Amino acid sequence: MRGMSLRIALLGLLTAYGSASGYDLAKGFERSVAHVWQAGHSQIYPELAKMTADGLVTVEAEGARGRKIYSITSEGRAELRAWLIGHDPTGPARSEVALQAFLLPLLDPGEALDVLERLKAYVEQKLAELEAMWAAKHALPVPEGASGVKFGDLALDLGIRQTRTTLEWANDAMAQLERQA
Amino acid sequence: MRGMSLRIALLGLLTAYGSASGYDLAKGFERSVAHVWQAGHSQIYPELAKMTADGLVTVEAEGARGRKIYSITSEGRAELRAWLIGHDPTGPARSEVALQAFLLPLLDPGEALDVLERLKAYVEQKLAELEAMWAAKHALPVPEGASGVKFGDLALDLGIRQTRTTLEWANDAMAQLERQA
DNA sequence: AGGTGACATGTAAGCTTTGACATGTCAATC
DNA sequence: GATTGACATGTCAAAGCTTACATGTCACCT
Repeated sequence: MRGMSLRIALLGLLTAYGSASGYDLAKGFERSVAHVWQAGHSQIYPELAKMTADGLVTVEAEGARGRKIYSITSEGRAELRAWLIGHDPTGPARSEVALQAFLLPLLDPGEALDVLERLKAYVEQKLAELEAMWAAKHALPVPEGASGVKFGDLALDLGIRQTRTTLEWANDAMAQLERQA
Repeated sequence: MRGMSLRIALLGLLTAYGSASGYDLAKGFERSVAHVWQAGHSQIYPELAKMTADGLVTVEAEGARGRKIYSITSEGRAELRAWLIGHDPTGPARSEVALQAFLLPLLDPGEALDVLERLKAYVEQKLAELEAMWAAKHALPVPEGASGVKFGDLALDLGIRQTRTTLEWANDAMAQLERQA
């Protein structure tokens, strides 16, 4: 039960979409799950083939331009449910930003400030993107019959909060360095 | 210039330690960089060999039990500096916790609450660990001549803040779900 | 003298991930 | 009629990473 995450993400998106092609899923990955999990089409297409072989998804129909439309099977739904309910969270977070932060005291304060400045700019941009995503999602009225919490909202909220936290950290770190210099 | 991060982390630790064996670095990884970057000894030993070949580190001496003591070269220092100053941050954050959060609305509120409960317990434990690390580091008085900011402090602070943010998010998410149920 | 456990280094198989290559369809514009 | 660009699917090689295997030293305890 290791390295299931790509499968799970795909099953989740498929559930949300009802049915979709590999291409759709790849685009969906970029749009909605990107801040949570990344995968290119070169990973997605083979994985969908394996998942088909394992009976988690099926090719429901084939459209124009060789388009294959997948949908989730009941087995797939069971797998997804089991993972969500039974998976122990492991906190890896291999983060380049955090690594940079870790090593920052190796530079002299002036240089460290420059690095933090760039990092801050990056984080600000990312925050703007996430907030735009949130705004776009909530601009439309809630469709009838939908539950209160939209799919992916919790994760987007988490992403926004963490990005804000990083920004605050960068500001405080800069202030601390300036006091020293 | 991709996938340098392991190298950089090793060069950083070596700078901090002055000199160290692969074994020391592996232990140091567990203790101090783990929340920022992970690597087992089976990755560290071969990488040190490659770095030696590339002239970034040298085997300064060989001690008991086949122990090899590495130190950083001026080339290594240059590489580390260049990365820190010139590296554009890329925000991957492939996070299983965030993925779980993303998919949570697929469960019904009761089940989702259970998942959040476990997640919260995990995050609380992690927070306690990080805070214990901070306390341990700052219990000792600052050694003479040292700069104000200790090595790794900024990253630890960032980690603590982000873990706290995740905890707050979990609490709010749970409250929101309870209101619905 | 023997056992345990921390110290210490490595290799190998297998999986995931990335980036580049490769191919072809269809719609719209020039 | 030709070109461009989004649509659409795939493969492959190389790099990264994890897990397990494999070996040996040294200190301490019994």
